[in-house]
Amino acid sequence: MADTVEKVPTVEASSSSAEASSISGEKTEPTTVEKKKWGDVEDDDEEDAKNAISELNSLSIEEEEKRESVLEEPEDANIKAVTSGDTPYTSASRFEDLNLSPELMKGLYVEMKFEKPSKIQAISLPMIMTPPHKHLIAQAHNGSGKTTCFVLGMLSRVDPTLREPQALCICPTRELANQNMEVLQKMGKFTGITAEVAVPETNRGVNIAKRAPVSAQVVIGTPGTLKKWMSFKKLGLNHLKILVFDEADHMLATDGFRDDSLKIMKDIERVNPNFQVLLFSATFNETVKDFVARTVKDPNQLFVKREDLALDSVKQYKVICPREENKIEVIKDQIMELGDIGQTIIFVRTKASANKVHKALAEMGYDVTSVHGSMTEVDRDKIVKEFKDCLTQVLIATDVIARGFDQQRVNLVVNYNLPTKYETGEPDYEVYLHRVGRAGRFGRKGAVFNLLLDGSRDREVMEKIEKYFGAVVKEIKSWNSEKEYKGALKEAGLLEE
DNA sequence: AAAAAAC
Repeated sequence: MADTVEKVPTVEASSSSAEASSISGEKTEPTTVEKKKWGDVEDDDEEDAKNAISELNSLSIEEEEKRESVLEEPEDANIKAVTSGDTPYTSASRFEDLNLSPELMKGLYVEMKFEKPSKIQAISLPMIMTPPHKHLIAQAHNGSGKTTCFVLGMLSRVDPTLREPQALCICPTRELANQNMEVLQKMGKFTGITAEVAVPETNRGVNIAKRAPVSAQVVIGTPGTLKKWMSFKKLGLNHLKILVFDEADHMLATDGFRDDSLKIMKDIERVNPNFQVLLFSATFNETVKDFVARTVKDPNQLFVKREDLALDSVKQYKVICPREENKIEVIKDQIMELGDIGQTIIFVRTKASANKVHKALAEMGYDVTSVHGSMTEVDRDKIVKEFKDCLTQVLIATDVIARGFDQQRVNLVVNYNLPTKYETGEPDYEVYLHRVGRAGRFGRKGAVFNLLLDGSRDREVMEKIEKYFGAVVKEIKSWNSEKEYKGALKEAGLLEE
């Protein structure tokens, strides 16, 4: 449990209201109640939240103007910031504002080809990098550049002359660990900083007990392997300064990786009480949010209102299919025959469905691939790489890649099954949002087709999702009308008029 | 049940 981590109940600690200040400049009322509810939609003052971003102390009028000229910014990036303690933070409108090493700057401009920080980057990076390096809970839209925040955060805090692990990043899947490592390698190309991935099977055949201790300065991995390395004393914790949880809500959810995550945090804290924790995700439901806020002491917090979370650039549709078999027909006749509208991910609920849909489409002669957790690591890596290299156009997947998977050419997401909670059959709102977020990376256009089965709970589930996010999900009235699908894709901006 | 991973 959170016993050692949680030395001081965070809610109280961070809200000793004399200290608590908001960089959004809004009224800092007695915060005990308010802070506990950060992001709690019902209680938010609409106007405050709307204006929060423009009131950020350094996001003044000139920043407003810039925002308009930058297409990749989600228009409604209403990120609300609450700082703890009295450290003033100035939002970084340029990477130059961050005192980065020349090597790191070169990585950003030359390798990453970035021009300026995105909204979440502008706000979070100063919080991450400024002493006393407070913990950070950061929520931001899918595809808005969270990875850059924590990768840059890790790189900027590593001492390149010290050959010891100094930064650790924990991810829910091997795919995400690999992806984050690629970003880190690219961004850190000129820094000489070393990094290693900790996922199963990478060191096959090597006896863990016999391998040398990790000397890499940044380690990115999945919980099991990290725990294993730690228990074999192969991952030194003495010099760890920063611990990052990617998809943090999932990493700290009871039905996620909570126990593993807490154990790792505890182990690090034992040898190094002053390490910094960064928690990043696009979603934090109320339950997780409460827990997370109690888990790290005195954090800075960034959050987005639920209604502002759906991506405006991605249009959502639903189709009622009379029979299960019709779903395959829809994919075949309406999607596979479209020609070049970019890449597509088809999400299914189970591994068995993934295999079934894959087989059905393959038998009709379509070139599709699929990925799920029962495949060998080698196959998983291969399928994902092919898709990322654009060698394949249509990928059928379980929720293994629902979160974080970043492939900018994905324009179309198909929910073959809606995401629901196993125990209750209730919608899994977070997973829905993450799936949708696989399209529309960095403000690109995209479309989602939700395939509902007539006579099932799907309609109800869909309605609840729409209501939860305040999202518009238009219905394709006749499931087999080519005209309607084309109309939808034109509306979404994926097809020419 | 998806997923990670380990004994």
